[in-house]
Amino acid sequence: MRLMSNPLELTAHVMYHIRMTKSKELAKIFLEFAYWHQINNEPFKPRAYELAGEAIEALGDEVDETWRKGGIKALKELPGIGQSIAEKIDEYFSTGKITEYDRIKKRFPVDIWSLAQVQGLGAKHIGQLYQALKIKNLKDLKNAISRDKLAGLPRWGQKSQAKIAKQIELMEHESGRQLLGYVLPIADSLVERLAQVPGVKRCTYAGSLRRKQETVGDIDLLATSSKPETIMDAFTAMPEVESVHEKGKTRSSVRLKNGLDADLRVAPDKVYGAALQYFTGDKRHNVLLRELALKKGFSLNEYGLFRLKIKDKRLKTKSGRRSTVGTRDVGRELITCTTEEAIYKKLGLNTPPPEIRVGDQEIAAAAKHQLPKLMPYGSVKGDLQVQTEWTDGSASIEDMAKEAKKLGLEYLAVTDHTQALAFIHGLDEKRLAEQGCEIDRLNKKLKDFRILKGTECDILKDGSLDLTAAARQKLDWVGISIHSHFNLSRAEQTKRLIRAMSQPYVDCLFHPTCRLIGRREAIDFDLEEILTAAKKYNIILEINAFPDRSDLRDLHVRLAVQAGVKLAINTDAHAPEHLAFLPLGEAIARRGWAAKADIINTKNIKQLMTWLAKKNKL
DNA sequence: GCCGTTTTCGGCCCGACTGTTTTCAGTCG
Repeated sequence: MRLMSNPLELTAHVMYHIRMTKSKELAKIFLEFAYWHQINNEPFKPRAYELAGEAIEALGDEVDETWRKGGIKALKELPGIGQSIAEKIDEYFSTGKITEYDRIKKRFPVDIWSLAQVQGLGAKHIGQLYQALKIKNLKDLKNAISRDKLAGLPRWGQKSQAKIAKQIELMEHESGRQLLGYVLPIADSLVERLAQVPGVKRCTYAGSLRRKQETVGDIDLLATSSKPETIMDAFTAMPEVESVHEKGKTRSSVRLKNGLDADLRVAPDKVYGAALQYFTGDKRHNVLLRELALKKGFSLNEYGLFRLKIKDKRLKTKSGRRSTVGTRDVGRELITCTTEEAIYKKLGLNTPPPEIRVGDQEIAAAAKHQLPKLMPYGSVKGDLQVQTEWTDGSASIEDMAKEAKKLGLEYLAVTDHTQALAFIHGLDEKRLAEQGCEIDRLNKKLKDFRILKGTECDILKDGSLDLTAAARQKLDWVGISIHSHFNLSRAEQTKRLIRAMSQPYVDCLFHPTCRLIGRREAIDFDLEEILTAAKKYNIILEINAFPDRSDLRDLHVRLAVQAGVKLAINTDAHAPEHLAFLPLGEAIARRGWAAKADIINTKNIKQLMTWLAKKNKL
């Protein structure tokens, strides 16, 4: 293992593994069904199974619960799930298998899932490779490549074989998603330089970066230019580029030296809005939007919104595929393409902020003009979790405060660890009191800035706390968090947390799920019960902005907001430069549909202290 | 196989790039 000083780098190259739950397994099965039907040239079924698979993956444990409560009938209420798929889910949960899946596996004993992970290898090729060469899995595939077997197949040549070989190699070394906080600065730097290329009018990042997902799979860049070839040449020649996957006039794709792919799309400046909407995605959002457009007599693509004058019946080829030949500009009238807002408006929608474009409920909300008023970036006024050199931070209280002030913050809570974390010299009550004196001294010295006396008090195994109530009472801000016994059962962990939250003089539960992206699973607890307890005991839940924590995550935030639980956005900074992570936390809050009023540290210091005083009197 | 602000039947998102062809199939986003 490489040793690195920057914790960002430590996790940036690690795959983000998601726990394989029952519903994940089910989603995988349906995606295999989709491939199977595609291999058999079945129209429409692949799409249906794909949608069902995606829906199940998005719903997670909810599928299991829905089935438990209402069986097949309830399952059919879920999006993308009808009679046939509901029956298969029912069979899977009842018996642990799906007869039709087993039957297919007998006829076509191919590990479709793992082969489909190879970029460039789709359903048709997987079917062809089994028919011609009996390739069942990655091992067979590598074997066939090493014996030069692929190159001779119909429509395969040396280049296609080499491409697949390279993809397998890349896949085995490393790939996967990287942390938003790590990728954003790289994307910013690419954008900055591309914007300088002659002919370029506008340049920005789109895709999952613009949607501010916690991890991103690639960097999607969009530029408008009068000289597409020039910017493509500049892009593919950038020093970060390791190899070029493809290069065209409107789209080029490269692999960067850090292992990430970057795509650049170039469009004429006048269609910037349409292109930005299109390339921001996500895929589900765009598909739903285009379907909606079609229903209203429009067609939507990256060049704009068009009114269909005549029914756009497309030519069918032998295989049933739609041909794009001769359809452009035929029977279509351009309506608008200059701004995203104009496109949404023509479709009867308000414009959803990129962060919530996930193809969930935002389109329905936009249609009803009920989009949430998301917390604006920059509205957090103080950071309520920061470690210093008193424990495992690297800087003095003063340096942290100065940096916070420089970033425009009004206050900062010093929250060093408590004694249970002996290996980093967690503070006992005596040292905590000494630290309080130091903070008093600094507060006298600093103008227009307030340092709060706080703690990150350890939650012990039984849910008791690592500081006495008397010690907690003396502090301005008490955060509690778990740093041990991550593997307790759901029931035990829930009980432990609720006991901790029910103690007097507790303000905030820090990094509630304790997950570390790519390194540690979230602890198991009943979120509903925790939200109920937070409401009951008036406990704030933290959105930890540290890139590999991102904890709570967007879905949790959304549930907390719905439950009326207050949130705080903190960086968990261990060094001055970590304070800059704050916008990453704001992004999570926005993805969770949080408004300014949901976030406690959007209050100024006076409002915050008043609020806390009132809370702790209750 | 799913779905309904045209529909319980007849629709189902769209275009670029590559490699292999010589007009297109496959894949991807």
